[in-house]
Amino acid sequence: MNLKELSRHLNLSPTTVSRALNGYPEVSETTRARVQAAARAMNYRPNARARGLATGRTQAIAHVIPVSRRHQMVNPIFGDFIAGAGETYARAGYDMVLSIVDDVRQDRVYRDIHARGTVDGIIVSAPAMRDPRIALLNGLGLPFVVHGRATEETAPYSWLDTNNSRSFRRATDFLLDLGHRRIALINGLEDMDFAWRRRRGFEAALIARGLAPDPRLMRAEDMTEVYGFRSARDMLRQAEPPTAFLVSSVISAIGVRRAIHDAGLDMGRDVSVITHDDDLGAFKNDQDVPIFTATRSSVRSAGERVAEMLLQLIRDPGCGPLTEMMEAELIIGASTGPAPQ
Amino acid sequence: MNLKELSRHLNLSPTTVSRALNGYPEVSETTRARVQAAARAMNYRPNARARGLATGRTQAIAHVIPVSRRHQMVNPIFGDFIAGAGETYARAGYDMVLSIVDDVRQDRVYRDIHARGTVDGIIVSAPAMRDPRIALLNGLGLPFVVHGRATEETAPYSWLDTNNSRSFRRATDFLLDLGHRRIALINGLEDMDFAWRRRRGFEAALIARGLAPDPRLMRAEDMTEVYGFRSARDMLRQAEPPTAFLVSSVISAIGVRRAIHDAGLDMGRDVSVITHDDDLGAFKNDQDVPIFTATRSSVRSAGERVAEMLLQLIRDPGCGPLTEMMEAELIIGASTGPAPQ
DNA sequence: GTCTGTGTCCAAAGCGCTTTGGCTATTGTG
DNA sequence: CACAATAGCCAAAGCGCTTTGGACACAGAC
Repeated sequence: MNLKELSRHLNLSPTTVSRALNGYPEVSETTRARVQAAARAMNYRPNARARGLATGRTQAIAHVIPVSRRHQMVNPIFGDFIAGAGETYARAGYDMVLSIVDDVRQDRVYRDIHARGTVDGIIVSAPAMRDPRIALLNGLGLPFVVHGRATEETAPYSWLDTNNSRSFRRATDFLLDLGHRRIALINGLEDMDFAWRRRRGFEAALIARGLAPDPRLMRAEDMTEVYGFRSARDMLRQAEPPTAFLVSSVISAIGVRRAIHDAGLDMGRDVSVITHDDDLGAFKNDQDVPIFTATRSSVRSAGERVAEMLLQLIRDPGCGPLTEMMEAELIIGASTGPAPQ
Repeated sequence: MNLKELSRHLNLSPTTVSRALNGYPEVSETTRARVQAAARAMNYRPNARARGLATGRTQAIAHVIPVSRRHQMVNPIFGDFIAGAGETYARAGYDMVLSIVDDVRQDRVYRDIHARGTVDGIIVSAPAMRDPRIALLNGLGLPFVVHGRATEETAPYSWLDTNNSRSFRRATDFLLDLGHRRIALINGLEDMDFAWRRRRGFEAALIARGLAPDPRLMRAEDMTEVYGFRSARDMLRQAEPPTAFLVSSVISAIGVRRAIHDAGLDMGRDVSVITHDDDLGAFKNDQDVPIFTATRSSVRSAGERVAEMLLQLIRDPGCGPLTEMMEAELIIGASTGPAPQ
């Protein structure tokens, strides 16, 4: 069922039918009602490609999601992030097109997306500290919003980020207040901007108390469970083991907890753990007393917000770079306690 | 840069340029080379919408991924599944368009996708036992492949599935051989076909040894960590607690492990655990001695295969319903041992 | 009675591509 | 040498929609 058939069936011109359905005023309310009824009855839906060609808009958003070259892995937080964004798109009548891509060919993918004109805007995920994508997209003139920031990028761009340095500084302060002095950082890959900021917050808190960050207590890798496990296991075997861990993801924190148990220790008493908690649907940390003390910031609602920002940017391209900072909550759970003597 | 501009720049007609780029024989090899060089130099890429309109093909595949109404959660295995499929699409020059959708409006989404003509084919995820989507899609005549099966659907359709009943039967037999008699099943939602098959395999193994499945030892919910935790915690408090758990997902198995530890018990000695392992990138269970004894089947390669099947179906619509069964491996890890006396 | 407005509708162009159906040289064949 | 075949190119139609620029009828105003 296409427009021509529908209009023939109604004894109207395609023009009138199109205007009736798209809410233009040049059509009487009685015929509009007639057209709408027929469209519904015949299950008519305008062809997306044709409409896109005619209007220049595609009603679609691209998400380019990088896959770790080391682990061939898509970060599990993307599921929740995508869910939040996808829901927003669905409400607004937009499609979401996904490109899974290893970092190597990134810029080609962005150029392609632009040249082929498949979408009206792009969400950029997991920015690095110096991220060439931002300059590239600014140059292409395609609306985009970055989830996170790229510290070394000076040109203006739209972003939404959580205050990673502040939350990790607070978490570190919390551990310091409990008397911990040997605190380990199990971080994400530090070419990622968020991971770098977290380290900065961590180090700043230590330095403010006259403590020197100890490289033997800092790791930065893809945030898998085994990564958390191995890092904690190895550190707990050191001559001067840490009494607390600050972890960048619940998933790695689970590995840390396993290492603590395997070492015959008790999490929350012998060893404290604070993790960042993206509030993933599959890993809710929100029981009466949460398992983990955590800096919590829902990545799902980040997805929603970032999508809303992009849609706004598309509707009104002049509305300038939009920026938004989310603060993480510090949630006290069962995984922290005073430093053992 | 569009075709007209490019052809003007080359002093050729759009026709010739199009044919040159698309490999038609009616153009001399020298001009073809000239055209290709210019296209590359000017970074020309045919507009996807226009090409789609002209050819009737969109070079895009839809994935409709359901979100749990209970937990507002996207199953974390989708990340890996999507990664596998996405990689295959990328290689074949296809886009992937994602719809996140709660089960209620499912059929409307499929109808929309078809009517708006945004894609050449659809992947159906997480089929229920009686799943109306299959009849619907068969009716619409849009190529599709189901990841999983719908037991009660009799019409032919293309699917790829893992042998869930067999693998859970084997896992149960393995526990029975170790002397376990009170085995708990921590399953996924049993309106999902795969969960139902797993239960069948589990029960068949018990019955074959003259044991009756005990409803107090069987749960079926969204496979979160806390679900695994709570189920195991409650069961271990029962008068006759289970000595072994069979779990449908590594994520819930992590919760089960936590409950075992919290109860002061030792996993692998006091209580055994076998989990299904989708081989998720973030939860690799493949160390020297895997943490969990598991039925392993990579959901990432399932994504790859299912995408390949759909592309084949699109290339050659006559190639009939394609079906493929993957067998899960039974991996022996540290989480199982003989039943305590 | 003419003129201007206004409310309703429509014909046709155009979005950027592919594809059908020529057209013109050039080559091969008897 | 005439004719057919072929190689190489192009004009134009068409995919399904939106949108520009009227057309027409009827109303009210002078």
